[in-house]
Amino acid sequence: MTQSSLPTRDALIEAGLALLIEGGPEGLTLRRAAARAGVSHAAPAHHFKGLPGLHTAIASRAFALFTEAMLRRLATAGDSPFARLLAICEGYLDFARDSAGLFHVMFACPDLDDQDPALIVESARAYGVLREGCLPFSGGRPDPVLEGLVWSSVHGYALLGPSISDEAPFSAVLARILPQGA
Amino acid sequence: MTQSSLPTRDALIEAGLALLIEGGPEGLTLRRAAARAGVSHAAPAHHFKGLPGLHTAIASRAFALFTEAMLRRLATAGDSPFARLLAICEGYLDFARDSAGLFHVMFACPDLDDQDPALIVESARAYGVLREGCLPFSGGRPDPVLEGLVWSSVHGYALLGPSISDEAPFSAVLARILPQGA
DNA sequence: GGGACCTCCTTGACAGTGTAAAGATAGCCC
DNA sequence: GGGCTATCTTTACACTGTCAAGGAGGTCCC
Repeated sequence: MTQSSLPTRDALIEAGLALLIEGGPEGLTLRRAAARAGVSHAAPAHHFKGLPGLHTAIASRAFALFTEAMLRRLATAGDSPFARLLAICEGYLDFARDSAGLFHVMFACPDLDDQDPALIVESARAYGVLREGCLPFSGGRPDPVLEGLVWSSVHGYALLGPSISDEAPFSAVLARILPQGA
Repeated sequence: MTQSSLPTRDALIEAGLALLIEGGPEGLTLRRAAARAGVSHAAPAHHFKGLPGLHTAIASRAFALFTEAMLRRLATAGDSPFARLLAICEGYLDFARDSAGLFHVMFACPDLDDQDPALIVESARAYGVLREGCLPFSGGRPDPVLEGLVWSSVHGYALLGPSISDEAPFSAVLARILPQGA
């Protein structure tokens, strides 16, 4: 089935997202994405700089979905700063678990163009959600070390989680960093 | 240049390691490893279950090198528990930075066989170094949550480090988790 | 001794991949 | 209409992982 009638460029990105969601990191191929978008296998070359370019464009869209996942959890969170930051992190972990293919392209793809403006914007937006969640713990002023700690922890946990989540649920890990009462 | 005269299986692993070190995650190929080991392109099939099998065997060896990197730092560390754990983490970060290709296969390769006995042993050994470094902070008794936190943090930091290390060096991050005086 | 068997490896073939070059088609501007 | 560009197709190529068939060399068993 071909994509409805998006401009080809968007259709290719959408097809790539679908392939990653359905088939994991290995599911995405230039030619498969092209076929799914209903164009020839060489069409992507005109819209992206090769496979790395497609990866980058997909990562950019994926970061937007990633941000959504965090905000979705945040919307139903309690009022305390701890509950809010925990919700953000759980959105983070939701995404890493449920969209492993996208997560892989975003963070483990060796050929991303990290100079790409759209990618920079979208990843900064995602980071911004986490930053805001951290603010209440440093009196409203940004605290890079705290942000780095939380960001590193949740990111590392997303990758290691499956093997340690029984003995160390993330809420317990986060509680070790931050005061829960606040 | 072909490998000296190791058994073919080891020669293939060694060749794979070299390719990853020289060419990063993309540098390793079944056929290239075979050529470098001085055997035909199909020889690996007899020693490993396809490319995933070679990946797994390489990851196993890489975990051993990884453990070494941590122990090397630990050997020249100070006596305090904090200095020792920090040294271990810096060995961790050394390896992630200097052997990005190996690190990628170990942690970001989607096709590893995580049931492989050798891989299980070697990765557990690496985890053990970190565990031991954490022990003094929980009165000599294992504390899974603390271990999970430290492990997650350093692992996440290894991936994000390049973009945050200016404002948040890892020593500062670790200091936020653990008492420095001890 | 001879035959069966096994391990290790090679050769050859195949479908699938990313990429590049060349050309077709259409729209637009002057 | 003439030139021009953007978009896409076709064709081709080198490279990848995997599979099937087979061969050399040793071992074991009778």
